[in-house]
Amino acid sequence: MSLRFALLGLLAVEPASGYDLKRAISRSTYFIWNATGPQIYNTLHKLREEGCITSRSLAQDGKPDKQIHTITARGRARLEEFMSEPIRASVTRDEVLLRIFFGNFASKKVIRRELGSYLERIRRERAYMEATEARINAHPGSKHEARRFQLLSLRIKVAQYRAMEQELVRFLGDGDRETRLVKLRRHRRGASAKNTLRIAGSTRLVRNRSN
Amino acid sequence: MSLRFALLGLLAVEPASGYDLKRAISRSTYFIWNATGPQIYNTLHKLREEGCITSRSLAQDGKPDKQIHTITARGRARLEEFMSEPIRASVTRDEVLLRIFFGNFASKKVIRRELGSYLERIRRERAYMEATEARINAHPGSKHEARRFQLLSLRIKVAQYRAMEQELVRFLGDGDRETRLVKLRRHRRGASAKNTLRIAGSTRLVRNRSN
DNA sequence: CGCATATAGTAAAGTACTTACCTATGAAAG
DNA sequence: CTTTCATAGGTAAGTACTTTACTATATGCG
Repeated sequence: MSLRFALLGLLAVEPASGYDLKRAISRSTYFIWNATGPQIYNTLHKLREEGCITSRSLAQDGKPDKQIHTITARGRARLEEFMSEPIRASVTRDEVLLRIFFGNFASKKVIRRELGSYLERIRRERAYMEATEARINAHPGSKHEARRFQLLSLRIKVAQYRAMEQELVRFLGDGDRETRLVKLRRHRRGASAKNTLRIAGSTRLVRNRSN
Repeated sequence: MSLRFALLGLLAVEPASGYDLKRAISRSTYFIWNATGPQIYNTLHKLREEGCITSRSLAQDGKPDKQIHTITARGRARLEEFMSEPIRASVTRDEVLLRIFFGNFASKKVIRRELGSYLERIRRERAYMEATEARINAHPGSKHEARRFQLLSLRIKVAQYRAMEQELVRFLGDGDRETRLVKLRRHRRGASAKNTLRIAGSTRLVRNRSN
């Protein structure tokens, strides 16, 4: 549903082709909303049918023709309408957390390897995003409202990555060369009990919630 | 795709009906992977066709019959196979961040109101999750591997919420009674420049990335 | 008594997303 | 000098997921 609005938001800045939008997304909103080519083209077709954008063909030499899409007044209205709606409970669908949640179904070796390489990946990603943030901040003239919000979303994502990294490092017991943290060895009190996770049982991991 | 594995993961603990699974998900994995009724039933049908689960009817008195689904050896193999695959670049699809990214298309009042109420929501959610975590930790006998991983995913989500809260509080200028943080007022050097965000232009927010 | 809620689902329709493929150009690699 | 890669611009088909609505029975609430 929201890809519509990501596209409208980008088109509200300037007209673009489907391909331009694809690149724009992989450059600017990739950490928020990713979309593949077909999805973008499909959504553009729908937006056109709904009268939110208009399209005109532009012949190019050496390249295929492209369709330039321009946002209409109706499209702008839809965008503002979307932005004024209350924020829905975000659809939680996190494959990484799912893998962790069911981590006991993989061998210890495999899960350490997978979480380790995931940690490396988000560390690189975060470093890159932080460099971007620094670059934008060092760059004066960023007083545009648009940029302020873009920076905020970037900062939030960075903070979330950092939080995840900390938890992963703690879990993996700092088997890494970069952080050199003090290894926490907690004395485990070796108690035993019979309360395990029961799917529909009494020891709930979290509360019962309607819907 | 991963709902299959969430269901298999839950069924690997104990057999359950579709309804049980729905409740289990809204109790235990709701912060990771949510699913609606029809989706669960559909996926169960597919899993049965694939031979990953078997189902038998169980008559109950006072209630409708239910179908108890049990994971098969094949299902367990599929689950372990899934768990051994490399973690894919997680599909980023965050409506909240999208709303923030395009925040300039809403009025200041609206965005402050929406972010404020979102902040309240995740604060409550986090408090609840932390209470759950404390309850589980206070509860010895949690030496089960399964529970360790469940706790880890819970902790990661909590840490991510906390990170987001901090950024939101900072952005909203601490108009809240709970945290009483020192208001950071940064002296802005009032420079001007003409480099704005151009969608396909040279001042990229982030790098160009394949795919 | 009537209504809400919990139980245990099915049906149908639509939206969102993925995988695989196609055409064509131009530049670099061998 | 031709195969391969990267860029440009897209389509077709299929899978995954959501929404809405519907069918039943039983239990508790006021």
